[in-house]
Amino acid sequence: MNRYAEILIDMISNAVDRPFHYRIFPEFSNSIKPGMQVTVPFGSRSCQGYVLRVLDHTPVEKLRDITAVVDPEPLLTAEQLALIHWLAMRYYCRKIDALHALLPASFRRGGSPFKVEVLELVHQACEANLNRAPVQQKAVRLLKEKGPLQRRELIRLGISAAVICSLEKKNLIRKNRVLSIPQRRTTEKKPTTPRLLSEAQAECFNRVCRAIDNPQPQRILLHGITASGKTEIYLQGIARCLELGKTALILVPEISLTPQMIEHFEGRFPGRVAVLHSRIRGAEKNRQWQMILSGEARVVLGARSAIFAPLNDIGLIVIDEEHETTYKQEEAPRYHARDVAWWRARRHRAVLLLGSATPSLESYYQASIGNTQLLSMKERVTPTQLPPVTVVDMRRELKEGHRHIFSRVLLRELEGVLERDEQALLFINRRGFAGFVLCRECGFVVRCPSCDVSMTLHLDSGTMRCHYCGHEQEVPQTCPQCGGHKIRYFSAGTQRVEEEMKKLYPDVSLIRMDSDTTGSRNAHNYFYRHFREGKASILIGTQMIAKGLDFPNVTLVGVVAADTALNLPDFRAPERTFQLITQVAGRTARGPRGGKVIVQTYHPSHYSIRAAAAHDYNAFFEEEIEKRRMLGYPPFADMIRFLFSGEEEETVMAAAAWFTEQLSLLGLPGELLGPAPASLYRIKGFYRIQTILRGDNLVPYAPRIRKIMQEYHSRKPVWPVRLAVDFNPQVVL
DNA sequence: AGCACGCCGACT
DNA sequence: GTCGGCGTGCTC
Repeated sequence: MNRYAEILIDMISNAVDRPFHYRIFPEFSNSIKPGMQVTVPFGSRSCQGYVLRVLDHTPVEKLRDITAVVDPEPLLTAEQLALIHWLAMRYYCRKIDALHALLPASFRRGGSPFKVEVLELVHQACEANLNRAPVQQKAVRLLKEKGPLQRRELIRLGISAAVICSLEKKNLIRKNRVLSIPQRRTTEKKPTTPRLLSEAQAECFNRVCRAIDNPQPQRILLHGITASGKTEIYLQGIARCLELGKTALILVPEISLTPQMIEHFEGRFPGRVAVLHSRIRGAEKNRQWQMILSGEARVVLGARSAIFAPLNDIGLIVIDEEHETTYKQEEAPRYHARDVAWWRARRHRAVLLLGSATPSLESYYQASIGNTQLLSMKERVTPTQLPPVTVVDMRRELKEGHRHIFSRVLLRELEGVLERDEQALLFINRRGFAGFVLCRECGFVVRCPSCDVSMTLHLDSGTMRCHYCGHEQEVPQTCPQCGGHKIRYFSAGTQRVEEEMKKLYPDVSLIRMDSDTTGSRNAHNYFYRHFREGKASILIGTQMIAKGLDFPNVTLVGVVAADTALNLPDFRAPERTFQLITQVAGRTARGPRGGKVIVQTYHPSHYSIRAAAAHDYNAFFEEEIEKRRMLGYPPFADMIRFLFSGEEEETVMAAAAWFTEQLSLLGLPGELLGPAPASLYRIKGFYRIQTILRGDNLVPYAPRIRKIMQEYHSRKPVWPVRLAVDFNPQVVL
């Protein structure tokens, strides 16, 4: 009986994002298995493909044969195949994009890079038949004695390539791919000893252990303030997994994956840790994969994409700083590592441990309704206090005649720091370019009446628009709240702060760190060291200085304009603001001299700022979750963003309108917002228009939505307009 | 994505 | 007469 294979073609194109069917040669019929990489004829040429399923019947008439099997071992495991399917469905991406995300390129080119091609004897081969070819005879004898050999080994033994060739032609020897035995690096390093746990740590650790011992999928949220010793709990949890013969996967944000951090994990589990992140490529990446596949590495430490590490029998998955946006991939497949982690945890009956000082609303909400176990640590391990936070009301500064971007309190504190020869960090949120309009007298910002995101100023029309629903209105001449006339765009960047600082203190050495000044990683490291060694007194920077850096001599942190984060036209703006202030506050008071935090804002009474200043996560959560519930934002609904972009404004709009119309005909449970101009309306000459679908449970509608996408792509020649679909986007700009 | 097929302008 | 421009459409 003939058998057939459903093949995923390795070609990035919407047109081939569907299975193709091939006939399996009867000789192969039992050896072809799902997950194998094969060569198939496709149109006029041949290309690589992956076996998704093996079928007994063919659904199509027109069939061709599989040309060759790249490797007799399946390249993809059953778990990986299932994950590819899940990723494509959930995140509305092509299956091939999902596959590319979970396999390094080197594995796709000619199978596993750990396999070598050897020449082996065909069973019947016998040197006796080669009386008139002594060298061929010798080759056969060598292979008989030594087993399969690589081509170059045979050549070294005095067998020329021509001889090998004729043996191949006579079908006496054949090529085969076998696993080359990796030489294990003998690491006789002694593991570092686990630290003694504090009472709070021990209690959390016991709960984590209990979960690991119970082979059920479980989620735990470890809510621990900065420097409360979460890492030690991860390390001891991993040790527990290893004792049980299981493996562990640890995800950290790319930025915290420093050599020190890697050493910390390798030190505790010498020779057992594989490290994966975007900067590890080529041969090094292959080595790390080899360690995982061979079972030598039972612990994987890495950034977002390490969630796909091919570990077996996972007992624990840790996501450190789980609220970080870097866990969301911004190109296809637009997955969130936290969701993939939960998918894998369910499959492996493993524990998913999420750690953060400022948990995402989604995760904390899951804990609040009992779907996730909540563990809290409210004390720092070292006897240092969280720094006091002073909120400065910039409206009052203005009223009292002080117009400078630095408030009087901040200036006074800065002087103190300089006198005492200490260090200060000045933080500026760079993503403040979305052009919101603010009243400098009362802090009022125009927001959309139905979406509650700040309205974005459009210079072309001179009006303000909501980029979620498209609501448009005039820029008010006077402030609708206080009647004041000082209503204007708000902007402040790192350069501006640097200039002002230089004017005030021309002799003080300062460093500016943002994506402009730290083009290379070396520059980043250089500035970091420079500042740490005390060669500059003030460090001015963006996001990148908010995270993880440890400067013991920093006794002052200034948030120059908290409002840039707060007024981003994104429903997560308050959450980001709370996280940001908490994170930057964590950069000080790490030494014996303590530290202070100063937050400048036009919204001193905003709940996210007040709660951050009081180090009160719960107060923030209660307020924010209520707002999300009222407005129907995540975690109470899913959102799907359909972003259309192209060079011609009208065609982009026409495409978006057509698509939105099709969606509206589905009778979806939820609302369709838009089409509306994205808040970043033009990027590199491309107009961007989006439609947002927001609804309670959209997952069952995925097949119908995908169908519309397919139809869209088949009509695409009419509109040269790109469509990017993002399920639960983290930032909507 | 590639690549063939196809139908109109300037060349040995 | 044909060589080649790149619009359109298909690949089990």
